[in-house]
Amino acid sequence: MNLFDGISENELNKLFACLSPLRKSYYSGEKIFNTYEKINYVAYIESGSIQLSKDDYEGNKVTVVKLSAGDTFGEAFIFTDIEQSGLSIVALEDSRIIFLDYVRLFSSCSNMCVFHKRLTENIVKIMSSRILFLQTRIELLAKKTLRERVLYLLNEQKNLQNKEIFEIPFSREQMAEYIGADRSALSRELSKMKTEGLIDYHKNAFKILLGGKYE
Amino acid sequence: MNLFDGISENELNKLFACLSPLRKSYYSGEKIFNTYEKINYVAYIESGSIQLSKDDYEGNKVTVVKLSAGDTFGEAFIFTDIEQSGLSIVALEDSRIIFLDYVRLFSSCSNMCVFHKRLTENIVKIMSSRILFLQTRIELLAKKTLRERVLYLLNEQKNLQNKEIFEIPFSREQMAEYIGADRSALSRELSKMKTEGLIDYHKNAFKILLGGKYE
DNA sequence: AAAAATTGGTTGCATATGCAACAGATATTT
DNA sequence: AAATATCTGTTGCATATGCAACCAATTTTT
Repeated sequence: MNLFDGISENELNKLFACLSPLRKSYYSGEKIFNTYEKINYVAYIESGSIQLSKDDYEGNKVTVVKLSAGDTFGEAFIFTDIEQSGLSIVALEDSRIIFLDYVRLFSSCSNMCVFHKRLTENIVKIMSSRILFLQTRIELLAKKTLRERVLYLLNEQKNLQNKEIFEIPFSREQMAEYIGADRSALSRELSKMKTEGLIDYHKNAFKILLGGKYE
Repeated sequence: MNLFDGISENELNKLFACLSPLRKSYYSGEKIFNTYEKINYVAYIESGSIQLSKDDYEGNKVTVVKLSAGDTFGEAFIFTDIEQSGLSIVALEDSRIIFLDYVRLFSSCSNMCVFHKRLTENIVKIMSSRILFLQTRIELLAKKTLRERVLYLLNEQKNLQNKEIFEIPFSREQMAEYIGADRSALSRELSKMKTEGLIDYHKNAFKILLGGKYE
């Protein structure tokens, strides 16, 4: 889902005339927001890529997510009264970002442009899918055993791709990270599950052999 | 955050005239939505309480959340093309619910009522805070050790309440559930942390003795 | 206040899993 | 193709933690 879906180039220009967004370029490595800033914008990455990280209560810097062209961030702070995002946001390559002030976003514009409405709908859509994604992720992480988390991920991907044999879009390292586990522990568990005849896989192609409750 | 915050009784009536919401009553135990239904509404619980549950890939029914008067649900599905919510929603007591069709919610109403805007802003606000909440929860659950998760929760509560000694609003059982752990394991870990002089607590009143990195 | 139910802490036990170190396989660079 | 770097699997080890069973403390019901 892209922030500007369903809005043509031409329409976009009108929209921008009314929203007068900030459009800024950043060099690779340049800081976009620091931890103590308030984020007042729905930000759209036109080009490049960025990284959001956060300081842990222990003081560890933890990567929250990496985003690239076409992605949107900042929408989580719309209308909240959070003065400090707690996020440190840095450009990973030369990047160009459009900042849409959200007060303006949600005021009816003087020109009454139609695509204003479309834009806010898109934002809501992006927020919805983020919520659903996060909820799914929590469900996975709440599972107490590694095996359950693996099966959850595999079933998720199977349903998503609607194929018996499906490709996991992660490296093992990323897969481990996603399910909150150690890489070697994941490898071990996968092997074990294969031996037990629960699943089969070769590289990133997986197949689930037994369904619910392991039967 | 309440869906109707900042909208007076009188204004609400006008708003309802324009949104013509469905207002339904349910008996305790009555089903509100089943797993296969599409949720087209932002639903507001006027009175009573309800429970959302979900079927696991293993076929287990898992409680997602319990909601009560003043809470809102369904906003996660706005403008998504999800045909089946996957949620089974049941009234836990006699309840009254207002359903706001979200197509109507996001169309400019013929009466041009001002509070329409306020309402959509509130929805966005609710979605924002849900996203932030879920993200925090994920951060916690992604921690690999029970101790880290406990400390995360405690620090969260400490910051929230901004007191050195703070009350955890959970029973031990709920606390364990929240951090995705076994209750007895949690008890054990808490004792251990107390012995080690990391934290102190009595019933639900906690105090963190040592800061980041355990020092 | 006696009885019953709920809640929290303790502990033994088996297992799961993080961690580290290494090896083989695969991909990338020279 | 040789050399190097990256990715994945394997394994030993120590520890963390789920689970079950039990007891003590607290709260609720009778």
